[in-house]
Amino acid sequence: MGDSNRESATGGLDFIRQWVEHDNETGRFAGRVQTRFPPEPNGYLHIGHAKAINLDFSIAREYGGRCSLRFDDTNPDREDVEYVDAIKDDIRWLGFDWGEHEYFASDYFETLYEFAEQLIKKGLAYVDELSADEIREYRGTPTEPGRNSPYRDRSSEENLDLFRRMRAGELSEGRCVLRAKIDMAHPNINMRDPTMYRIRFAHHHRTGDTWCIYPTYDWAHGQSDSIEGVTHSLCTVEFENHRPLYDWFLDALEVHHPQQIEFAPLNLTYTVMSKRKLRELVEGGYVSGWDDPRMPTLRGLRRRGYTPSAIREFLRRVGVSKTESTIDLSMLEYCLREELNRSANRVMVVLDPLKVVIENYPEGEVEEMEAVNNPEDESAGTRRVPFSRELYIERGDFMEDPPKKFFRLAPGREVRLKHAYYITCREVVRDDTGEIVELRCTYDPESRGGGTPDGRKVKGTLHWVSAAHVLNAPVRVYDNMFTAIDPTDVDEESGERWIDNFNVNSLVIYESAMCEPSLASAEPGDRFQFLRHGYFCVDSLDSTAGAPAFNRTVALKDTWAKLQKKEQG
RNA sequence: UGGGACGUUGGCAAGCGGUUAAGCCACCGGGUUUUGAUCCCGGCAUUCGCAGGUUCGAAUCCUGCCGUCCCAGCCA
Repeated sequence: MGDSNRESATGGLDFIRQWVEHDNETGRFAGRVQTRFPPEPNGYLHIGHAKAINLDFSIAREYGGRCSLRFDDTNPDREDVEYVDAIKDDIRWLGFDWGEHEYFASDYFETLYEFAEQLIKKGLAYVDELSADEIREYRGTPTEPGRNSPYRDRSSEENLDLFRRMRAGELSEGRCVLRAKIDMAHPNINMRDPTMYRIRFAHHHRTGDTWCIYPTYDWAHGQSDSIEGVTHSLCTVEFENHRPLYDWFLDALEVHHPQQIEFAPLNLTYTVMSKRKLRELVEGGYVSGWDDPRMPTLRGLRRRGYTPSAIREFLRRVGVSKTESTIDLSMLEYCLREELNRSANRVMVVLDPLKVVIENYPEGEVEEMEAVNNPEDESAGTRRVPFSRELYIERGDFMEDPPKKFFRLAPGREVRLKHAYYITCREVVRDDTGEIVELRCTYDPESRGGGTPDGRKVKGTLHWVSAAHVLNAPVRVYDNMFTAIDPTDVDEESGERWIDNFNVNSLVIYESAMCEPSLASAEPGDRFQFLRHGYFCVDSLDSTAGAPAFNRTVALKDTWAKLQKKEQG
């Protein structure tokens, strides 16, 4: 992959790399750089996670360090191996490798427990028997200080005994928790005696039933980084408020102290990024699953046809800062087109067909026209595309009464059929209802290959497919998942729901698109440019041998559509 | 009314006391083109949330306002 990510495409070194370099220069961690990506295995990764993954792994690589993968599996109620497998698969797909450095916070449960006893012995943690509701009441508010729990000043001996009984399973769920003893009047609410352990008689996907007390994330996270020897703990800005707490734990324990650095999470226009909302889309049946091609999940993007390299390039261009931001989806789409333009073979597919009969072309004759596979890549070679008397063109490529700027087919007008001949529309055939069902055209035999001896110009070039040689295939055309640039920007007080911004037209299916026959050999995962339409991939789930199903990855830029839209409104 | 963070063009984002205030996307022209694609060329902040101050000189330093985001899980 090289070091293409080293410099943010936006300029010099981003603030995190500047920080790392400064630490290296001052010898803070003896020049060592170690990072980690710490997901909770309770859902699927999305492109926002990709930003963190890219940062963690790239920085480690750039500075000769390493990056590990650690699952923060501290909540058995919602975690599952299904997710750890999916997360690993997605990270590998994105192009990163953690080698043998695969860890779990649950691997540290025993160490964490010992750490907790140390704090109890130091008088820095206590067992609280207040109920969850009472703890909330005692916590105060942002503007009012909290109050000390009546159990706050127990002796270390009593706390130790109680804590050991918690672990032994002698106390019921909710009976009590272990809390850090910090400051109930602290202006930072995270410092008001945060919970370290809760009792939960739950089966953990890795530790099974060996534990009935589980550490909270706030207690486990920083120590896990410390145990692993992480030097730079990168996370999103929402954890900035927690850093003082993590620092407090590390100092109290007198253990290796990583530097936490926070950056702004990634947001994209026309989509949502929270796990909760994505789950709602899946469970509410709005999409077919976590891998629905409309989802911003890595699995969704993968199935949609996005490439890992395009995503990485996107992340590089977006940069890193602490500013709250929402990136234009067009930036992501640009990166994708940029890559696919270079790599995808061109092919002709008619989505919405209109029959064309070439009256002066011999019946029964078939010519094999030579077609360039990729004008951006000569090594992609050429292929043969059958041409005959009856063809299909795109219905939208004909207008009976065209406006001035329309330069496709119209009565009496001549256009070029890509790789084939010039044709002129002579007659429009309609059915009883008045719908246009066929165009009678003539062709110029001299124009074979797409040019004429007299050097005559045509304004339009259309894609087409020979009727007798068509391969029918389902084509799914995807659009933005939401109609609103920020779907979550709703007035809930007046009953508005973010999910009502779901784009009901985000999936349009052409059950039986007319494909050129070469597509019969397309394999799952193959990507093509459907000439004048966009980039498509062969769906990995719904395709069978010889019968591909296609997903539109991204449309080509369409100046004509933009023009039309402008004139309409 | 508490604490933490952030405010540079439509969206990102460089800039770190002396620059005509980079670059990318978007947008708007123009050229090339057998994809209205690609490609190429040009345009796009006399101004850095606002107001003062320091300085020969401020987007960069200081002060005060204003705006936005995060925090009151036994979630992460």
